[in-house]
Amino acid sequence: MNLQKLRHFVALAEAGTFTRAAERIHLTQPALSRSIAQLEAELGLKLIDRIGKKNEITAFGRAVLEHARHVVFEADELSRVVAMQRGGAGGRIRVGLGSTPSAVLAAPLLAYATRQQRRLRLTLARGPIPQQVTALRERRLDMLVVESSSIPPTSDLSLEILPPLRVGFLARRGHPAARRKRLSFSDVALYPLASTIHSEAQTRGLIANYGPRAHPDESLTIVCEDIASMIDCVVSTNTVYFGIVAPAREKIEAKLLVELPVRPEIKPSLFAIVRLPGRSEPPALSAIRDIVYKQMRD
Amino acid sequence: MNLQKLRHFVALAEAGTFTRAAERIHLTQPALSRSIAQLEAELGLKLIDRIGKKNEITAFGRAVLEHARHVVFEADELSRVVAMQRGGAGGRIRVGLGSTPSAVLAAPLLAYATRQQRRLRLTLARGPIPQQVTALRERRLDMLVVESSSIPPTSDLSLEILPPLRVGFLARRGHPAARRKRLSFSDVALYPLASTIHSEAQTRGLIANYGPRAHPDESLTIVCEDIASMIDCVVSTNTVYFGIVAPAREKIEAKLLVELPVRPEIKPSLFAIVRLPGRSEPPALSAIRDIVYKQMRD
DNA sequence: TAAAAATACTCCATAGGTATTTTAT
DNA sequence: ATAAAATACCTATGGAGTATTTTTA
Repeated sequence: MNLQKLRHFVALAEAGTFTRAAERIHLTQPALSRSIAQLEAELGLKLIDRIGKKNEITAFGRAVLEHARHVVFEADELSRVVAMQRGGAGGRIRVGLGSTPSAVLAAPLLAYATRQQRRLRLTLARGPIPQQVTALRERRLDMLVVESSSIPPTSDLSLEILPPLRVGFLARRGHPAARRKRLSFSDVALYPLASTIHSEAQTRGLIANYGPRAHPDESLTIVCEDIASMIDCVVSTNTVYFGIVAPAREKIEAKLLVELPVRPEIKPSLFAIVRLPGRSEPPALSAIRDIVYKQMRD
Repeated sequence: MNLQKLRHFVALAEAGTFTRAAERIHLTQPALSRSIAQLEAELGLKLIDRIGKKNEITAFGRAVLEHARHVVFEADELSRVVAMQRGGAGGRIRVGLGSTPSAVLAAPLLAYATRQQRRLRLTLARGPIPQQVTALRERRLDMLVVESSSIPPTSDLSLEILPPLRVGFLARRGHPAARRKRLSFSDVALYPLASTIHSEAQTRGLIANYGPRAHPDESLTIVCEDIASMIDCVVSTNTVYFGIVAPAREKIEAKLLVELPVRPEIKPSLFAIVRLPGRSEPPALSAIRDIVYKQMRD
């Protein structure tokens, strides 16, 4: 008994005659005849009564048919899922996000998953990077998008470094601080400062650049996960945004926001897609990667 | 993709290593290796990541595994049902019963079906024989048990004639009519007469034997479907039972009932299992037949 | 170095095709 | 006489075995 023979039997039951069924499933009549005969031999009972030219399914045949349909259905389901996953749609993927990536990616990723109409099941995880790395190692996550500096370089993790993202200060067009050609941190610190939560590495970089007064706990007036909202706020108030400029790309192009020439400049941030090495990619990852690259560029 | 390969993959996922899985499913390791490699090639994606000595199922593999289990389960279900039906247990059978067969068989058949614990689904049909024959022809019934004379002999029906059943008059031990060595119909007609509904053929036979006074509409005091109850009644009263003696076999052997020597004797009744010719037997029919033969004998 | 998986090769059973015969209308 | 199914015969392929090599812990 195999899938083929069950399919043959289902086709025969639906077509009524061997000849027509054989046509439909692109088989010759003798081949189908033998296939059914073999199935009957294997199962030990007649499936079809050959009454002259008419075929009539037996009581036993009906019972077998019912179950054969189930088997064939499940096999077709499998094929469907395989096709979908091979096409990149569908599947299940669990993504861990660092603070900034979460601010940039969460909304577009969720929007994408929603557009996939339940075929794709997406889990987004937030939290301390070490915990996320542990989750990745324990296969509770499939991939992370985090600052590459937060991953210990000695580790057994594969990093796919994303293009560097510029970091800067943004203010509304016509902001008082925007008049000057060169600013220091103290100059912008006169205004409310908005940013996402910072990692320790980021905090250290900030202090190295601008001194202890730049420590986020001291300097930030607004700390928000949702960069889009924060940028909206910056557009309509004197608040200055500090962070990667990528999420504000559109508003800068629309001249609603300008970058403040604060010196010294902050080095660009490097983010990475982190995965366990050697593991083959979940099919859904290619679509996820597209979104990551599209969102995380200047 | 076929059932074998899906089974192989399920086994591999459960065993963890190729070598162990191969052992469990009685296959050599190279055979399993190739089988999985072929499955991966057919599906177009890796199912297992070979990380050194460790194997790790991929995200895609997990999706496939879930569905593969469904397919295998349904295939096993099919095998289970086939085995059951081949063993005669289980299945569905629809039986039409004539009046007397119904009186004799309904209870034992239902009891048998009940003992089979929902594996066997039994439908019993009653009603006019021509309607039952129509139902049989239209495949709404699988078999009938009826008086053979009620089936037109010219028909395209196959009759399996059952052993003839003696027809007679029964009374309780010590019944006043039981003292005489020979009785006429008028002698027993002095007492309440109990019988099942009679077919036209039976009625004609009755009148031919004993005259117009024997017409059931006139002569019968008790007409009842339930022969067992009727016989109970005959044991404890002066009522005389008229009909096939088979259902009273035990009570006759226990000397609770005696047969009255009414002359002329009624010819034995012939019953038959009626089926459409050329159709193979529903597996459950063998058990049904056993019960029919066991109940319908003197 | 040992254990696990992959590869090379050989063999046979199975499934499919074509040509033909049998059977029932 | 015709149409449907079964049978005979041939071929190609898939799947299994044994022997061996490759890989990694």
